[in-house]
Amino acid sequence: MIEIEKIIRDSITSALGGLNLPTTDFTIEHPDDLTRGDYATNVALMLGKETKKNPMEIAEKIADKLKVAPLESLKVRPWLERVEVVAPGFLNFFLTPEFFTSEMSLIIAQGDKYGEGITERSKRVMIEYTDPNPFKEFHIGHLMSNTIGEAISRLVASQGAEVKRACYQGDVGLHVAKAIWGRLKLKTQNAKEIEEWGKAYTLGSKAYENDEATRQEIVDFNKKIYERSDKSINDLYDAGKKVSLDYFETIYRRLGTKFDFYFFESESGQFGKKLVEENVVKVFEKSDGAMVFKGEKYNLHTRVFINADDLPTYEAKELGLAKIKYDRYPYDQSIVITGNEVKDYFRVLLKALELISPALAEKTLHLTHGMLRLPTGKMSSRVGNVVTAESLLDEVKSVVKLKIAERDFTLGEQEAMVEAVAVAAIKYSILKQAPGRNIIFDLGRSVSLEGDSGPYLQYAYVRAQAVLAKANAENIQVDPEIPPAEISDLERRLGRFPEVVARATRLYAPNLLVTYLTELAASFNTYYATQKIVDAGDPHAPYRLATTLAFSHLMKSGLTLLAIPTPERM
RNA sequence: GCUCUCGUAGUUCAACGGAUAGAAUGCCUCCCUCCGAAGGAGGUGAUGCAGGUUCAAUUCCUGCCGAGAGCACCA
Repeated sequence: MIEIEKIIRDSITSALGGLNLPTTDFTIEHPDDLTRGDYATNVALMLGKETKKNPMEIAEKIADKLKVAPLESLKVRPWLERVEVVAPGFLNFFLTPEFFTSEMSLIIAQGDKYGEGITERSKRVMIEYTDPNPFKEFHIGHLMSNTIGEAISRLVASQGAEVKRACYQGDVGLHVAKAIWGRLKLKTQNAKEIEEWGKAYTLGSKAYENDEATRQEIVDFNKKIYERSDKSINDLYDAGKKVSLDYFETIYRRLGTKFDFYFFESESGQFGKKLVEENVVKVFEKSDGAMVFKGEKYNLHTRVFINADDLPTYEAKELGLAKIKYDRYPYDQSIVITGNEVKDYFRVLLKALELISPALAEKTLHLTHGMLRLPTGKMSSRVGNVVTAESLLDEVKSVVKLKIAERDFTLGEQEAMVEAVAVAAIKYSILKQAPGRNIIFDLGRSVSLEGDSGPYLQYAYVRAQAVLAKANAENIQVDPEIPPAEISDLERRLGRFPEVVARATRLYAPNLLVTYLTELAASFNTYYATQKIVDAGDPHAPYRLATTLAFSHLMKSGLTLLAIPTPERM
């Protein structure tokens, strides 16, 4: 379908020449409202502005010109049904049933390859996201980062890039000392190890804030952790880190992420500190005993890179990380996905990096997503009011189970399906929003199983599978060759998939794909409700089955790009 | 105080400067003898305020009001 756009554009350009009109910038787009055709262009409106003539008249002239030579010579005519001129001067293009037949054959032939692009071909891209800290909970904020990061990774890969996934984790620092201190004080109960560490962190944090003597004790712990000078602390540290990391892996498996690289602050800190020290005078300067970068001259603010205790801050660590990443995997582009709370700080950091290593800074792109907020305000593991990813998943799963209590599933089938539906519901609620915006997270309200939702998409897919299975049982063939006179919204939408995927990738906006898939599913549900698809006596049945098969391919591809599972039954 | 986001139906979200501002949910009607009702059809209802640029503004610019985030040794 992308070629059609190019042909239309070329035809219009050549028509303009024939009409002695100036060339101009104009857009060709798919109207959201399908009654406005398959393509629409504002070329006449743009020209009306330039030539000070009536856009309607210009549109008529272009339409007349297009009806004769140019499109004919480009062999588009069999695919172009008609061109309409509509006030205030739009040109709307409608494609023929033959076009949809050919597009559907292509979808069926290409299967899950349909929609792959070449805009990122042979680019090496490292994408960092999720970034949970060992010794702390994996909460719904991490879930958000992971969901968005995984979808973007898959989108970028779909356009031909080689994508490496990276996860950066804070395995040293005060939060670790607090957790270890808390763990020593905590009376162990029968809870799972990972939950014990969560409690330990909250205990340590509170004690740190409320008690001066304890604070000193925890600071000492922190020093010992850095130096690895205390055997019992080391043992606890090593055990706790392993518990955390193993636990995170179980979540990544459920969410469909497989990281290629893991980076830790314990390594980036050392490296970053060295980098800062090498660039004193040129980039950094001493101020109040700390090593800072004065951002003011670049319209930014000043940030501390090495503190007065001679320890690297997050800024220095991140600087080191950029270098470490490139050493491990020489990328063309490095994308870092984080919450938007660190946006300003990242601008400072990138400026500092630019002064040290312009090449690396140029390859680095910082994308931010909004924050997941509770109705009660900010979530904080310090206070202990965090919602963990696992508890959310469990909660949603229990709602799903209630819904299907009546259905006939074996226990194993049911567990896998319930998990898939729960993951879909949660991911959809995150991905449907434009990136960068906050989500007020209200359990039970934001995660929906009906209407605009993950399960809605899965359900449409499952229905399509049931139809195809039935046709198979009745021995009816799939064949797009005999289309009916009227083309439905479903077919009109199918061919837009590659363009939507390309645009969602270019703008790093998975929500565009979510919106498209939702509309596609709605079109299929209407299609399904208004006619019988499998009908042995009907000559159009093979065509309708082809439409159904094409739909099912696209829904599966689309959901897979979003890292949302597609159960065959539900 | 300064900087950056963001104000759209009761609620949660869309809208690449364009056409009648789309969905979902809620509430009100209908639709299972028919491939799965987690569904379909219809109704209800919105661009914070005031200016400006444009043939055309939710979108761009200015001011005001309101919400959130960041602003030196946490990450």
